[in-house]
Amino acid sequence: MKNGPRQRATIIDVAERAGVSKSTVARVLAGSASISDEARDRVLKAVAVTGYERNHLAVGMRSGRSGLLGLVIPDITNPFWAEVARGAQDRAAKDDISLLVFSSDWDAGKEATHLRALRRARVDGAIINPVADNFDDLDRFGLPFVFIGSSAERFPDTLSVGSDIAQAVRLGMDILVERGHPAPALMLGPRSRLARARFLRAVHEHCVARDLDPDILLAEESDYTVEGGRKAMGRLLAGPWRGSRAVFVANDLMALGAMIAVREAGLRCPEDISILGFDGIPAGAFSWPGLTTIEKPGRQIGIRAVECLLDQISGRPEQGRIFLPCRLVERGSLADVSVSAPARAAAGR
Amino acid sequence: MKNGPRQRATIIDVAERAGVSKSTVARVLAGSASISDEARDRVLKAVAVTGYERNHLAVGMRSGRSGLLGLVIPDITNPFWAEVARGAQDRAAKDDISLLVFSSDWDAGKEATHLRALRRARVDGAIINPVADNFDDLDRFGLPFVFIGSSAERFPDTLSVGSDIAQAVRLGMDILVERGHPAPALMLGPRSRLARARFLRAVHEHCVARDLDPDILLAEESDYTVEGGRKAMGRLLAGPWRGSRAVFVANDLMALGAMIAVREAGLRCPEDISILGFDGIPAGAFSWPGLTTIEKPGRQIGIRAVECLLDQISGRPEQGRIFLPCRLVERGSLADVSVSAPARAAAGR
DNA sequence: AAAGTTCATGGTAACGTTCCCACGAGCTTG
DNA sequence: CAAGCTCGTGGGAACGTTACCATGAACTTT
Repeated sequence: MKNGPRQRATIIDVAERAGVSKSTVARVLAGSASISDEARDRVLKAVAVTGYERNHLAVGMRSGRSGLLGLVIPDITNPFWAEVARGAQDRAAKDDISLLVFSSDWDAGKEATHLRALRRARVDGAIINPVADNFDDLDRFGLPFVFIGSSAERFPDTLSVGSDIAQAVRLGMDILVERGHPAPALMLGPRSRLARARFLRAVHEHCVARDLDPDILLAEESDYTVEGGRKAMGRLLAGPWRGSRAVFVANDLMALGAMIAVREAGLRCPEDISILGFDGIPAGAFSWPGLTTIEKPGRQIGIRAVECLLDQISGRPEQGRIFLPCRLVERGSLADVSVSAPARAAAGR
Repeated sequence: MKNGPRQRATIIDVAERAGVSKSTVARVLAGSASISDEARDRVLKAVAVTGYERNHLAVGMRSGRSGLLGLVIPDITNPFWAEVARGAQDRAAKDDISLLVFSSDWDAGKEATHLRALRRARVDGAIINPVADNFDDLDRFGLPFVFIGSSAERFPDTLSVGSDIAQAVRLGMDILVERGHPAPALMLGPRSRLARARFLRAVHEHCVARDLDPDILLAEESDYTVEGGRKAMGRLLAGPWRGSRAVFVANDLMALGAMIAVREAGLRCPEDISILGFDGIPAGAFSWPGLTTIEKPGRQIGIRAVECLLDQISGRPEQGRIFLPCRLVERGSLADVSVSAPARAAAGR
């Protein structure tokens, strides 16, 4: 396999070919003024024939800017994080910046390793979903960074970009009320997770605003997995449950599991039980019925994180913590049992 | 936000602090022999207090090796490609190599842009799912590379890693036969795709091996989307269809669509219609019934691609084209209507 | 004891780029 | 016409690292 000239052309090769000095080539390449038309032509031609491309390693060394950004997420294979990565990629590409992507697997050791790799690569900044609780090297980190995701909550003084869980919960509770489920059951995540506390707090706020006692809401908790959701739903179904039966589930995987449990119990979703998820994973579109859910703005988070980082790097004023709004995506798992439902259905079509 | 010392420590800072020359520091860091214990201690201590970390830009410049690899895939958001990326990441990390990841969106322009970025970053090699038909810069590319995915087929002379479609089809046809569906219908992709031809060829080979006329198999074609699969299944259902009704679908998204069509027709999967998918997307695990499918070895492809690239870079002997085996994942969409089914069911549990 | 060998170390060039300074040619200005 | 300006250009240093060569001390060999 021939791969063209073994050695890449340097600015000196270009200069020799064009019969000028490397300073002149550098000036042409930088687009600066004070270049004779003849010299510019010769240089451009020489660039074309040699196939010269700027060596970013050298540029980075000279300028102190590598043109690289680091992204450390739990798992690129997780669709939410993949969306974040995609947003970050696209935004970075606009500024001719490339992304170094790592998966930490929620493992503090791997995280540390990847962070070290980023520092060695002299990335200009890093976007991180922090896993280590302490992250004690935070000050000594020596790199501009932005935190993303709910675990960023633990570090209130750092720049961060995440989804607006409070707004998401409001959105969910409002649609539940509108569809005739004023007091849905809750399926929460494990107590250890910060996102759970946020979710719960937002539900409480909604309740007091609507003059409702939050403690009357049924609540189950599980571990954010399909299997966990299935079991939690089983428990809910086994207990007493009055009124319109709806569940607001704190993540889509559990919601999918809940749907399975409903089916296993010989019931139907949404006719017997309504389910509202939270996340927006693609699989929710293919379940039966399709999962109605609140979608986190993954891509937007990636985009804003890069912008925030770029601002920080170039010394522009930074906003502290950014919470991006979530979006309701209606599919088929939420029944409308409100009194106005028939009227609305008629008017709607 | 304080970020520690504004300027990162260099090898010279370490040398001064340790009271030795930078050559000595370099030797200690490289782990070479011929260092007095005292000097080594002093250097190591100085490294610790200064927080020195090797500048990979400088190393890359000096050594001609950046320690970076490029990965250009159609879309990191696509679960298959995310798996590939993950495999590549993990394998690269073992050799202390970082991955630059780009999404080309099946767009030749973006691909070219990303490839340019890779060359400028002086990555040591690139893993590419080629989109451009011509890729005429292939020789002039000036970078070790490995192609991945089925589109690599268009370039028979280059190193590539992909899934073994022939083996996958054999696997699928065999399980279909075993379950009592000797002549399944086929749902293929669009004619333009190379993967389609491969799929079809493998089916034909299976047929001649089993003394079956391939032309008696019903066949529909569609566009690899859920909606396309739904429509294609509708057409299949509308036409004449004798015997045990099973469909071997060339990708999971279409299979999921087919499942929807079955339900819409008032039929049940797998009792009335069996569906076998191909891809292994996560959403298949959450459909109802779960999608039985052939899973492509995404992660393995990523791993092998990196290994292949590393071999090429360090001049080790390379194997030309690598096809990795696929795996059957049994869920609930494939009914067993063979005569031995009751017996097997009894024996099995 | 002279010569050779090993060991620990320091000095320096080079990688490719950009930025600053200097220099000469052709101007304009008084 | 001398002094000052602008313009186009070239030279060189610096960024941080590693590989090579040189040097002197301590030790071994004949």
